[in-house]
Amino acid sequence: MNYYVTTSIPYVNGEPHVGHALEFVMADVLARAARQREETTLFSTGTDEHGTKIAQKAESLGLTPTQLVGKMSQEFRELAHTLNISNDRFIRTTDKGHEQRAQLIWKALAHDIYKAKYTGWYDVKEETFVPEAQADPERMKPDHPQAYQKLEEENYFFPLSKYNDQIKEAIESGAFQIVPETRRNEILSVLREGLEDISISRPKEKLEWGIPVPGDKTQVMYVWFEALMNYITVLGYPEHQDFKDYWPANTQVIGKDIIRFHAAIWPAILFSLNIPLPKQLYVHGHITLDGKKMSKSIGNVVSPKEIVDKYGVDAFRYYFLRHIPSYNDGDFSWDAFESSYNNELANELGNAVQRTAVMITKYQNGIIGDIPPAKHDKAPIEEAIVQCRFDRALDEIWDQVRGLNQYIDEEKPWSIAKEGDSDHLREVLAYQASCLLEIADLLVPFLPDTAAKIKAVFEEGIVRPIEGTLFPKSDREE
RNA sequence: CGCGGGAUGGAGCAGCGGCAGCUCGCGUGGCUCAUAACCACGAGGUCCCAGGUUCGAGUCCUGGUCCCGCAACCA
Repeated sequence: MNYYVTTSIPYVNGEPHVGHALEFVMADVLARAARQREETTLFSTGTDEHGTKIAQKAESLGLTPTQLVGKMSQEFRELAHTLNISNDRFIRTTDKGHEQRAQLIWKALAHDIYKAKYTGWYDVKEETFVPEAQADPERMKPDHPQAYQKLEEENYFFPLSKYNDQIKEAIESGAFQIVPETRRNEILSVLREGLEDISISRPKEKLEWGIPVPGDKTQVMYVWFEALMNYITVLGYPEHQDFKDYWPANTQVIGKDIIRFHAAIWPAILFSLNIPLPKQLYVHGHITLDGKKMSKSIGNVVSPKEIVDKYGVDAFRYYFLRHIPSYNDGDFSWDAFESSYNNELANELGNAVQRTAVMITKYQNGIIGDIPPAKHDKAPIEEAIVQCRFDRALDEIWDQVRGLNQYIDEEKPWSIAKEGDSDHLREVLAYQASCLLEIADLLVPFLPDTAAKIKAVFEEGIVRPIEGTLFPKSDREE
């Protein structure tokens, strides 16, 4: 069985933030879980690097676009590394391979692409067309100081409307699964109203920083149209074996802001190419900081690296996977983060490992003996992962952690030790070790380092204490 | 205007027809193996409002009120 999972590719006009990190981590859980199930797994991410905004930003910084995207792309690569993301590929839309294959795809779509005039309000300062609905009516008046210009451009168009019903049917039948349900309803309602054809190119004179339209030197491809193709260009569409092995993707992970692109435009492209739709589209929510929308002007941005540097990568993964609701928006605050770190990671899990290891060392010279096999029901956790309910999965795992602490309290191994019932003591302690090994196994996709550390302590049948402790709490203040 | 989602103890959430539940926080007690950790118990809710269906409604229906999201480029 092959398993292919993707993240959306971040647009490199800004620094990586916790939202990008969330998506990376979620997709990573899916990839690691698939590998744990022993499926042949491919996990791809990357960066989206063309378009007006990039060109403008580069200019404002006195860089060439190539210099800018090289630098920014590297930052996202580093973010993935910082978060212990197990991606197999990292595609850049400025990769030669992507550019060439995007042109191949354009040609394969030629049977659907048509040329038409696009008329709209053009904002000279921003160098962009303003959609009718968002346009400021005041600025439509010719005597306004920043008046829009009524401009007409000839562009290529892609007939989304033609595929409207096919897409709707794929979603309704479940062939193309969208989770959570609320996002599925959202897109179905858009489809019920009907999609409009989209412009998929820009005149080169206005925008040089893009992939040239094959056979037309005057036009470059609209960024989004070309960026979506990364999911198959990275596999070497159309001829490479990877494409044959891994497409359709099992799960594509995206944020709620770009659902239309992935649940409307992307499926339409795939239908036009006559290749299957991904099986599942998982749409996560957005993160607020201290209840407020992330914003540079408010100055409340928190960099993922800052959190990881302070608390470690698994603490980061833990908070974002469990405390940002998988099917909803969520909030990050240092208070909530620290509270979950101290209570759940340090006190409940870390301490359970510690007390068990210490008891075995103290009472039995570190010898565990035969460890009975684990016996908890994993099915709810596996099901939660398939449904991308990472928060639920961790809730379930933490039920086991709590269960273990309760067990220890009921059995009171320290009393058994005093009574000198060594058989019973060995049994109880071995069971504790067994529970921890089982928990470690369940944690593999979520907290890979922690899982490995716990396994290292108990799996040899002899306690091998870790240096220091899991999730240390001391010296934490500021 | 339209479409979608939501309103449940101090905070964050689950429950979607059958005795109101979880985590955090708060209070009390227990334990001492452990990272001043762990365990138990308790206080705290007219489940947004008003009607209706039903033997029975946070849970279904109708009508309100208030929030939030989406409507071509912010994960």
